[in-house]
Amino acid sequence: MVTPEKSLLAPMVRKLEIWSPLDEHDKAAILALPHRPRRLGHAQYLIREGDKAEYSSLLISGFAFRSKVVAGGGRQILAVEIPGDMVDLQNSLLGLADHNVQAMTSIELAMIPREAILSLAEASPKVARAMWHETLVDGSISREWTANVGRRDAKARVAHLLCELSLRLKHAGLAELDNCELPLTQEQLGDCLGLTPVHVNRMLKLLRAEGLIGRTKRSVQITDWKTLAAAGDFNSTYLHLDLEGRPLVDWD
Amino acid sequence: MVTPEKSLLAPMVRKLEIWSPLDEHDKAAILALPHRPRRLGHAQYLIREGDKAEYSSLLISGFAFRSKVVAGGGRQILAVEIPGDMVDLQNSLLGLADHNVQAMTSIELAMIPREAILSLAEASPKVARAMWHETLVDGSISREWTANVGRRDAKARVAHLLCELSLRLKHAGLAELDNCELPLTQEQLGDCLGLTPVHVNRMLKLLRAEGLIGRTKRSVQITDWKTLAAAGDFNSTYLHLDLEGRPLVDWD
DNA sequence: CGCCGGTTTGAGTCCATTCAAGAGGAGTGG
DNA sequence: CCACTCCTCTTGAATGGACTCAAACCGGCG
Repeated sequence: MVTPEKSLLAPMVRKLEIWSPLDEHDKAAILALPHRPRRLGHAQYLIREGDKAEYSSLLISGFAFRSKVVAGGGRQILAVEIPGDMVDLQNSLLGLADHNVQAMTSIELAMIPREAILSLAEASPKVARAMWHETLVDGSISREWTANVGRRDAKARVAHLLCELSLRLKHAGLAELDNCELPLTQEQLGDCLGLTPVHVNRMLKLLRAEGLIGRTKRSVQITDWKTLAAAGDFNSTYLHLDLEGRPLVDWD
Repeated sequence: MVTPEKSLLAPMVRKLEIWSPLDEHDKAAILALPHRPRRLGHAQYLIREGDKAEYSSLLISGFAFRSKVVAGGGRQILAVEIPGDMVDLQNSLLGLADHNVQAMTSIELAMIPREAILSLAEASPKVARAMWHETLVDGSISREWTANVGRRDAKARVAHLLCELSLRLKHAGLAELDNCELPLTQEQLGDCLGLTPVHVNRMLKLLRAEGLIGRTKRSVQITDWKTLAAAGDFNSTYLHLDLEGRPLVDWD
């Protein structure tokens, strides 16, 4: 194996390889990217809207999210990032941050200078393609969120988000569909969905009453993923996880 | 000039050059891309969700939009494309369409095979970077739309959308800020904004009463862009139009 | 223990929706 | 040229889903 398990960037190789095949030389180049580890505490900002973006980071552990704040003070969460995600490829390549990136839990990340990413992309078309692909999937998720927030009622929105997160976690090997830790407060769920925390609470209660989810202390437990997906009008196509046409979920 | 004005793809060079500098060789390669012209009538589909995406198209004239349909039959418009935009770089690179693309007016486009785009990207890092950048800006717009739909009230949403479209048209040299043709029906505006056409109508009436917009037969006329931008909580940063730090709009 | 952030629940309000009906244009065909 | 249709816009009235306000509850932690 060329991939030394010890490197912080190993998950990046693993993720990019999903999008586009990489040869040994490409993988080595990724692992050779300059980077430095960083830890952020709960709620700390990685970057703020309007900042110059100098780094792009790989999320090693913990959860993060992107957000924007509108005039009245309302906050919209735009994406939830899980371990293995490239956080902020967007801001860093565009140069100027158009949104905030913030730690949801305490997190560990590997910060890679923007310039290093760019020159690797220039040197290796395959890696460039894989990173491009990663941002395209990100865009696809963003479109689905727009549709979710714009055209589904509160109950479906909540169900949809739970399905997306659990499925992404499963795909990353971090959880099972029917038992996953989602460290989102109800206020954060609301900010993802364009709802108030109070209303999120009521919708969770409703889903609980219907037996689709259960409760553990602080995290959601999904007890009936399939029905939840139906309730949330959830179709995983937009996550582009099943590249060879094999669906990720065995339905029966 | 290397760029023959006669080529259908000239606008593509013009657009990509904004994102990343291209040398003569790159420009020639873009113009040499295989492509065939196509016309679509009002409301015709370019591609539907679930289709295999074989082509990526450059919009030559007319307007198009992307959309998704949710369970209840509700439609969410995800983006409005104007002449000069690369329509469907997203679907085509991801291979499987995760949303519809549809003509809003009758349109002309140049269809470029997916494979040709990919091999050009592989051959020329600069062009690849520019196309990547284009999709990143698209993602940025998508995030702003999520925030718009999720966290702004109806009046602000409408104002925000009008500002975005007029500014993009101005940037493309197709209109002035305070006099622009937007061929969207009120139903389509509603589908962009997560509102019903009836309510869009009321909001337009309101904005008209405040003197921010006027009415011509079928298209919106903006009479006070600056105030409209304030009403819509509009900040153009997310469009990434002002690369050198020069704002596109002279405020005073 | 007592605070504190997050959750839960209730009551009343409001923004946007639904339902419904009419008006205005653009295009078509007799 | 007029009648007719279709689509979009417009307006009113009633409904409802989500919000606001407010209070109580709960678990974790210093």
